[in-house]
Amino acid sequence: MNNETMTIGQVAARADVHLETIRYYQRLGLVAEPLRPPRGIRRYNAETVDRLRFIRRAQQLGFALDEVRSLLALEDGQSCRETRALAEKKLTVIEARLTDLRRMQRLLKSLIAECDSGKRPRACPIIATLTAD
Amino acid sequence: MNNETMTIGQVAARADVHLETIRYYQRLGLVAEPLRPPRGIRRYNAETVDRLRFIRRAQQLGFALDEVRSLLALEDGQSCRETRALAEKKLTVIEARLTDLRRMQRLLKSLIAECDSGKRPRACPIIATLTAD
DNA sequence: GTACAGTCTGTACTCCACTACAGAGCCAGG
DNA sequence: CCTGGCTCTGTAGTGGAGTACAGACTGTAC
Repeated sequence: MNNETMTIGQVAARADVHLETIRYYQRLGLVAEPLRPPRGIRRYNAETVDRLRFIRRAQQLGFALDEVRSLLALEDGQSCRETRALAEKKLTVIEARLTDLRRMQRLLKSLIAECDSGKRPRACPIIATLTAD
Repeated sequence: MNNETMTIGQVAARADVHLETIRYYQRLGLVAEPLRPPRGIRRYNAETVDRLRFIRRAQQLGFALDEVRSLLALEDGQSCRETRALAEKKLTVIEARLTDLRRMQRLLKSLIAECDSGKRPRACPIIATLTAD
């Protein structure tokens, strides 16, 4: 099941993405489209599956397909300098997100504790805290 | 500029959201629509601005408007029991997201370090690592 | 050697989160 | 009191990310 042996349907099943989504990504240039043998069907290899899984994961982390494209360029790219810069930019975004999420986490925890102690005053201060620039 | 004194345009400017977006959120019930005085225009208070800022932040963290709605319900909620349950659910979601983001962070950091060490073998191990279930 | 499941190409539709008007009404400044 | 910039209501359009489907072709299993 390795060297250019899978059909698109098999790839879809293995990567657990919709078949049409693969074609969509091909149109966007996120996934390569193997050559179609004259009057035949295209065959795919395991790397395609990996790539699809990567895309899904990156998306779950909040990256748009456009950003995923540049993340994939890290793998495909030649220039280490560019790659590094890109990675650093993404890292900054991720760290900001982490900070926000941690604050949210703290807040929810204290809200729950407050509930448990039975002395919840009125409303949780969630908005006030999160809106503080 | 406080007690029900701002017009929708002023709110939009202060919260730095598009005016039409506010109306959109009103339609979705994320933001309350103050009563319109007979043949007059609606007036808003500072809480609306906070609420809008909160929504934006939550969105940046990857919450869909639907989820934001339930986060806001924490603020609005009456029943401590319900609020607690909701808070706990959100906490779980947030912690899962934190885990994912931390992994991405680790990954990008090591990628950057690898770049810096100048001994980047060929391609960065990002795909390999991220696809490993 | 044919039936039928899967592929190919292309177009169209869906859902979400806005964003843009049109055409009316309101209202503060001059 | 009138003008110009808001606001209001309603409807339509945009962009991102898919998803569906029609109609033709392929290919393997019987």
